[in-house]
Order: sequence, then C-alpha cells, then structure tokens
Amino acid sequence: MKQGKSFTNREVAQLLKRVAAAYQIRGADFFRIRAYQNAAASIDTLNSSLYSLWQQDRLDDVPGVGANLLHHLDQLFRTGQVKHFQTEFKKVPQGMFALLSIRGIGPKMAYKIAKEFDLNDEKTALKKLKKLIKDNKLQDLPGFGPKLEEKINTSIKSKFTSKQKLLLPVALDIAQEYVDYLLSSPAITKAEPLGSLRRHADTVGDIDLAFTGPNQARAMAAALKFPRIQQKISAGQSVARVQLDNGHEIDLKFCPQDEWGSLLQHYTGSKLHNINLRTLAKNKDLSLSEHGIKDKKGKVTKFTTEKGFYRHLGLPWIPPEIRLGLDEIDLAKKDQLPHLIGVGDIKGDLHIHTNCPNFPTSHDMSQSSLSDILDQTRALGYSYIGLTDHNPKMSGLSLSGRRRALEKRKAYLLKEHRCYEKKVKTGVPKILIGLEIDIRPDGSLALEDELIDTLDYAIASIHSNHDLSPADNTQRLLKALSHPKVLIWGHPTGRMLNRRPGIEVDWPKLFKFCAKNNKYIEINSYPARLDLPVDLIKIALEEGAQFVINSDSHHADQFANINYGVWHARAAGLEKKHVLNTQSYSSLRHMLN
DNA sequence: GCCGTTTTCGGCCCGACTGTTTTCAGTCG
Repeated sequence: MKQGKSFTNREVAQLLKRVAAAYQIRGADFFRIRAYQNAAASIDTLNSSLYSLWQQDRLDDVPGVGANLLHHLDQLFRTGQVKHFQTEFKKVPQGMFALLSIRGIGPKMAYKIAKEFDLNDEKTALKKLKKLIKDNKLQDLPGFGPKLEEKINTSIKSKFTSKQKLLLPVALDIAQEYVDYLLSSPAITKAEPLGSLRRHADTVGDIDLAFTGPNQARAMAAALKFPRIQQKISAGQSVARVQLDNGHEIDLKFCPQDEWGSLLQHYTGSKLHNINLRTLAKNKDLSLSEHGIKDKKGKVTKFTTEKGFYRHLGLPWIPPEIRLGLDEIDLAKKDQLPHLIGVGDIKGDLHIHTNCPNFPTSHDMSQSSLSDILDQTRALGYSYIGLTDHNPKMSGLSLSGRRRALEKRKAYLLKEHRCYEKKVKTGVPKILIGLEIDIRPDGSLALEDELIDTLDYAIASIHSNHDLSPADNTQRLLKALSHPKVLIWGHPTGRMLNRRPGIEVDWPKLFKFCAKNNKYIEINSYPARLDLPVDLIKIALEEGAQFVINSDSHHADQFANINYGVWHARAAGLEKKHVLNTQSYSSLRHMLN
C-alpha cells in the first residue's frame, strides 16, 4: 500500500480549478481549460476518496482524468505539490486565488482586481479587497460598476463558511422542508430534489430543487415566498438562488409541466453523465437541454418523464445513483445495466444493538427495548433481525462473569421475544443472537472462543487503534476474520464522513479472503459511516466478495437508515444477489447451522 | 487535456442570469 501526502477530493478539485483559472488568464487552449474544469467537477462529485484510489493505483478509473492529469496527481500525492502547477501559478498575481472563492468572482474578475490593485499575497488579498470596496475603488475598474461592487460586497459578507459537504440526511431534511412548502402552494403541482441529492450521494454540496405548475410567474413567486429565505441571491424567470436563515443556499429550477422529464434529467447530472449523454446525442444529430431534445431541424421534443427522455435516445432509464459519468451509458446501450438492489429487497437487519438490562457491554448500548425494536422492524416487513450488542467488557470481569452475562442476555432476549410474539402474533421477525466483537490490535477477538461458540454468529469490528500500519492492520483483520463464528466484517474502514478517514489495509487481499471464506462485508448504513466506501465495494465485487447491508442501529428510530446503505450500495452497482440479508430466514438459518 | 460503436486524430454539452453594455462577457451549474 502506497503512502503519500493525503488531500481531500475537495482540495484537489480546488487545486485543479486554480490551474484552470491560471490557464484561462494566460489564454491557454479553451479545451484544455475545460478539461481541468471537468476533472475538478468529476473529482468533486466522486463518491470515493481520490487519495485512496491513488493508493490502489486506480486513478485512471476517475472520469476526466487522463494520462497527463494522472501524472500530475501522482506527483501531488507523492510529494505534496505539482511542479507544473506551481510554475503556472507564478505567472499570475497570487492574490487572485483568494478571490476565486467568492461567489460571483471568476478567473477574469479575480485577475483584473488582483492585477490592478497589486494583490500579490493570497493571505492578505481578501482583506485588501474589503478595503477597496469600502473606499468604492472597485467600481471604477473598466467593466465594473456600483451594482457589481455591491454584489461582491454582499457575497463576501454572506459567505457561508461550510467547507464540508452536508451528510445526506441533513441535506434531505432541508430539501424536504422546502419541497413540502412548495407542494402546499396551489400554484405548484410537482416538486422534487435534484442533483447529488437525487443521486443519493453520501454527501451533498448544493441543494437543488425542481418544481412545476401551470403558470410560471405564479409558481416562481410562490417558491420565493418560503418563509425561511433570508436573501435572494438571484431570481430569474425559471431559475433562482436563495439563501436560507441557516446559511444554506438552495437552487430553484422551474419548468413548464410538459418539460418535467428533461428538467429532472438535466439537473440530476452528474455533469459528466450529461456530457457523455450529449456526446451520444450529438452523434445522432440531436441536442439535449433541460427543455427537451432538439433535432437537426431545430424541432424540440418535450418529455413529461425521464423515462421518455432516455427512451428517445434509445436507452433504458438509468437510475440516478449510477449517473456518475463512468460506464453507465455504455451499459445502458447494451441493455446491461445492473438490476440494482432496492430497499424492498432487504429481508432483515443483522447489526442491531439492544438495551438489554445489566449487560456489561464494552461500548454503547441501544436506547431502545427489544419490544420497540420489534415494532419498528416488523413495520419494515423484516423476517429476521440479528441482535448484536458489543461484547462484554474484558476488564473488571472474569471469564465466568462474562459467561453469566451472556447467558442472562440470551435468556432475556429470547423471553422478551416470546412475550412479544404472544402479544402481536403475526409478522414478528425471528431473532438471531449475535454479538459485535472488538478486534484487538493483535487480531484476536475480545472474547473467549468458548463464549463466542454460544452465539449464532459474530460481527468483527475495529473500534480502536485504527492507526496501525497497513501491513499490521491487514494481518490483524485476516486473523480476526478467520474465526469460524465471524460471519460479518463490521464497518470495514472505520471512516467517519467529514471527521476521520478510514484505515488503510491491503484491500484486495482481504476481499479475496472474504470471497474465499464466505465472510460478508458490511455496508454500514449509519449516514456518517456509509462504510465500505463505494470504490472499495467495487473492488470487493470484482474479487467476488459478498455483502450485508446493516443499520447498526443504537435506537429504534435508526432502522430507516437502511435506505442510506441501500442507496450507497446502488451507487456501487450492487444487486440483490450480492447481499446476504436479501435471503430468506430459512436459508440464512441453514447457512448458520 | 480528454476521449473513442466516425478511435490515436480531431472533435469537445447547453442554457440561465446579471451587469455593463448597446450586443455581450463573465459566472454558474
């Protein structure tokens, strides 16, 4: 496993945007500039860590990254910088790069301002710009005026400093509140999230919403009356951008009712998916836009559904999760799209924590009783659930103490389940008695074998000492997963989105091991985990590994998180047949015996 | 600089909005 200087996707995307900007000022080839912009957009929407792809020598999997960028990015991750980029940056005043992050200021304006006012230091440029605006100096520049000066001023002041993307549920909540508001208006007949939200990406940068209604002006006016709007950033006839009182910015897109299909398609993206789709259309003498499909005579065909839009291009409908600019259009052309797993395929949840009383667990218990858990999982139509509290603690407890604790827990859970069955009678999920067991740094499991043997199955997870060397962590995991009772490898990378990267190990080696020994790799649906990441799921899939999608619920209201896990699995192209907990209870039981 | 069912050359997605203009450039998605 290669080690280098780690950069986030966002940092790399920003770096490429800067190169594009420097090129643009220098008057470089238009298409080279666009190639950098496309690569930046691609990396920004990538649902895998670019650094991790580099470590696996898979940077060429990234759409928009060709031989040249591959070379540059390799240098970036090896040495922390790219000589060629540094050379380009030196050709322009450094202050312009600080201005690029202000909404409404692009390369040309940034350069003009930086050049005219000698903003040569990135660190002081913004401060100097504020002073210039205060003194009304900016509006005297050719091409600038009082309105532009004021707009830039507003943009600086209202700059929402979230450097991180939002977790999907956070973005969905914000979007849903707005969508509900839109749908409550008589002027609006349909409203739906767009973009990365609709693609169910792990994290979301921009929140985009589509809406339609019989009267454009009335619909747009209604949309702009959402009480939580703090500021209208722009407001045209069909497109508006607003900032809410919580600082988040929302893009609103209106279309006539008969253009709904093409609008959804257009703004769902991804950008590279659309570029690829338009290249395909162009080869058929067609041109695509949010308004429909235009033939060479200029006649526009409109679509009320996305399905019709794709059909017109000779393609089946492509699920938003896989519109990533990879091979999805090729697969669609050959009618070989995967039959992606759906949340309805999930028949049970095999990673659930309980609040079993007096159980001396090593980590957090659930806040919900088995009865609450059964209420919720029964409502989801599950036929089984696996109860997997953390292993009993090792310190301050003897072997016999742990044995008694496990026996009591099992008896308690079985009894509670029997009582629930008596009371509710139909549709009660069966229970499996498992545990989630810590993997110690040396690869041993944090529980004696004779106690592990009393379980239906075990999940083995790393909860501490994440920072062992990749070689040591690989050995650690191989040893832990070798235990015959270990069925599932829990949250394999241990990553927490926006908080910590996952561990680094020899993934192909471990995936091969799992494939050969029938160990199921968990896709953990907790929205801040979504672990295994998509790029690694794909590698595991190539190695023939199998998966299980679990909620890892610590509260009965967390079972619905399974949606996030399923969406995440869909982005990697997983089908029902790849996932353990789409099987029936009897086949699962048969396997465990 | 990327890319391939016109494939190693010769193309490269399309449109909305804003402000400063007077027909368009810059920015954004």
